[in-house]
Amino acid sequence: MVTLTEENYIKAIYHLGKQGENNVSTNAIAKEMETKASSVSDMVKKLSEKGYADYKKYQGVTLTKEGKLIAVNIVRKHRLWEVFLSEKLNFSWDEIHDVAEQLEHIKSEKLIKQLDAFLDYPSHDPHGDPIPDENGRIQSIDKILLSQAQVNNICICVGVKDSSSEFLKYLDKHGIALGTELKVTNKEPFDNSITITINHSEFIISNIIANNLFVKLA
Amino acid sequence: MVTLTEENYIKAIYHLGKQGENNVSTNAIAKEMETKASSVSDMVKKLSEKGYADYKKYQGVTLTKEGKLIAVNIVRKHRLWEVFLSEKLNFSWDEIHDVAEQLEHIKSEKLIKQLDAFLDYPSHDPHGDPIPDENGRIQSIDKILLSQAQVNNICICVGVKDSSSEFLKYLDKHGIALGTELKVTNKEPFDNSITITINHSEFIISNIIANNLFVKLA
DNA sequence: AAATATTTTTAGACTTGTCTAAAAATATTT
DNA sequence: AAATATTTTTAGACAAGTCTAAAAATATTT
Ligand SMILES: [Mn+2]
Ligand SMILES: [Mn+2]
Ligand SMILES: [Mn+2]
Ligand SMILES: [Mn+2]
Repeated sequence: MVTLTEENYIKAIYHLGKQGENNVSTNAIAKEMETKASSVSDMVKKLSEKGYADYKKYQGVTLTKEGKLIAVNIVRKHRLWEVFLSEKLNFSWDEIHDVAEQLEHIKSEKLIKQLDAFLDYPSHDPHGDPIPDENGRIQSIDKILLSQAQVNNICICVGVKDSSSEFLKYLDKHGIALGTELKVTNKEPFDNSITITINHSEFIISNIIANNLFVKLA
Repeated sequence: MVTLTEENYIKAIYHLGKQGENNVSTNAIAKEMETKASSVSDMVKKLSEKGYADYKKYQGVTLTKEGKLIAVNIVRKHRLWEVFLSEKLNFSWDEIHDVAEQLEHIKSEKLIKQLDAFLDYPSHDPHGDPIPDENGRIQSIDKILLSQAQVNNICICVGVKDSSSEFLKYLDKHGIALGTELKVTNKEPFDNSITITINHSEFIISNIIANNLFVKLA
């Protein structure tokens, strides 16, 4: 049995280690989970004893196959719930994450199976992130950061890297949503800001923004 | 802040005390929650200190106004989720309770408000129990136990008293659901069993069954 | 290579909620 | 009204998860 707390640690390790590829440090987990390094040390030892993680003292931690499966399952639940909140309950994309953080821990195979069907088997969540299937397989589309697009490229917005409420509200304010088409009309070498055109209106976004917006070339 | 455990105790006190009217004993709570009386003593003291319950040693416990509000809110959430599971996710009425036990603890005002709207403001859950409104008001319909109906009464099934999976499956097996019309064709004084007719087919149900099925006279 | 700084672990304490065993209060029989 | 049975509370222990302070290991500077 995996406790709610363990699930959250496993999820953090998964995300910080880029889908569980890389080693994750104690401090990184502590920062992500807003807890103390000492607490992380204890928990990481426990996850290791339970077979969810590989851990050697002072050497950081990775997830085992079993741990990754748990992580992917939580991610699947989290993103399905985000779709539900967005599409069925009219939540805006900056409101869904916090509620999904709670809903992702509900335990019921059937619930998720039926929810998936009810939502018509969505492939991506409202932030453009892929939803793992029942077997944990993740279908990733090829996307680039807007900061990597070239002048005159026409792009379609397909996801966000930062999905904080602040960033999402910024995008809303400027009329940028998933599916929005935009053209790169200038790149300023000095500060790496980018001029984009949406619906014939042109404006400048900073490199920080461009670095957090995923697009695909049209 | 009310913990998940506290919520469950408050809910138990609410139900055992008939919507918080009566005093509830330590042992009754322990039995309901499948825990030990000593644990209940501790918790009840804590609920009392926090202002959710009135409690005097050895005298049992009742909910305060604040406690009742918390209880009613959990019941509201529980029943709305049951409607969701039943109507949108095709759960049968014997499967919904356990999942709703988890979902009732999700904290988000907006979630419940939107869920309520999405379900088109249902007044009763799939077991026939009333759903409290946003202000905690409960609209109860006048229903009687089938055991109290008279011979030749034509009744419509409007709820269950026992909503255990076993009982609900029994009802399914005999074609009894909410809204089912049935006629009482005989009452046997010896064992208080009742003969009923549904769709021109007649069969006998024990007093135990009749005592757990709510009906209204057609 | 030493000295210093940073990261990580350990030791011990605290909180929440649980349990067992024993004591105290209340209820029921005789 | 005593004796007995039942219910309830208390005392002390335990598990999970957290924290602070100090020690140990690793990394970075000089
Ligand atoms: Mn999210
Ligand atoms: Mn998301
Ligand atoms: Mn229920
Ligand atoms: Mn119900």
